[in-house]
Amino acid sequence: MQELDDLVSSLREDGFRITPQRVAILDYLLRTDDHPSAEYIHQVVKKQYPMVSLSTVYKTLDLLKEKKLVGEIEVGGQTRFDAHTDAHINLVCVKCGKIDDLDENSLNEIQNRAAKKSKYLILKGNFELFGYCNECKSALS
Amino acid sequence: MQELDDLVSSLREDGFRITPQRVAILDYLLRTDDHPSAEYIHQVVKKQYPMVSLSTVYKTLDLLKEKKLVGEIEVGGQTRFDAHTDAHINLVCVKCGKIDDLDENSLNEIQNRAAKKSKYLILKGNFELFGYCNECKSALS
DNA sequence: TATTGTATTAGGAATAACTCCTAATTAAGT
DNA sequence: ACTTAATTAGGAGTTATTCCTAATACAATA
Repeated sequence: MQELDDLVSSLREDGFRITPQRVAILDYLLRTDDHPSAEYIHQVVKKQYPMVSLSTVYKTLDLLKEKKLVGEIEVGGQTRFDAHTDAHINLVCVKCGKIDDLDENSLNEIQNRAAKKSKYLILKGNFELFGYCNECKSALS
Repeated sequence: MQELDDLVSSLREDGFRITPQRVAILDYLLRTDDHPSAEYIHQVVKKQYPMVSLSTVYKTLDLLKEKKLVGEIEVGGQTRFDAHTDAHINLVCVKCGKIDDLDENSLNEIQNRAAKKSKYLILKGNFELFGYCNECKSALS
């Protein structure tokens, strides 16, 4: 996993300490296509480091967000995270809670156009579509 | 305000009781360009009906969401509401918390394309851009 | 490799937004 | 006016997240 090493090095160069907790969280996020909540990440990382605390997960996620190594999306009163940081569409299944990513080239263009029109200084964009995923759609009464 | 009357009639026809609380909340949402939180709507409506409870505000918002008369967007752990129900971009100022709307024709097209590609049955889309609004941008150190 | 300063952590208490519960109220059909 | 079922007020409960503090451990330095 070259990418993990690179990111860890970059964190170290920025003066952050490299702790097993931080590495485990980042590693998990890099390896999964899922969009886990902090709570779920906590469950996963605890298998490897049983003593890790939920508050450390939250603090690490804050750090990774600030460094733009992970993105976040708020769904149903919960924040979900992923390491897919390019502009993309999040497809949220309102039944099973799954989130799929979908690339869409026109998003950057839209973002630039919006920045110009609105005079906002844009930091990031989130694009969500809510509905039923293919499986849940089939299971509809 | 023709629109309010129409919407109220349509609610009545659907068998819902028309209460002053419901009318006041819908009226406020129709009149404002703002994206108020439930708490803020509560403050506003309380000026007219001091006894109105926050839980009624939440329940009414649920009803209006279900009837697709208002949209919602989750921001900073809070849900914000508006009566602008066509697909549009929400520009969220990360400093002052203001939300501006921006129309963007290509969103429906993107939504359709995404539905086809992903096989999701799409119910609604949310498009958010986060950054500094023009005023807060100027005030940056 | 031992020492040391300080960033980081674990654990839990505190907070904030929202949901749930129930007795009292009230819209609206008769 | 009367009736009755939907709705409300108010508060208690829940959940996700943030905050706090003493203990720990990373990593710079000798």
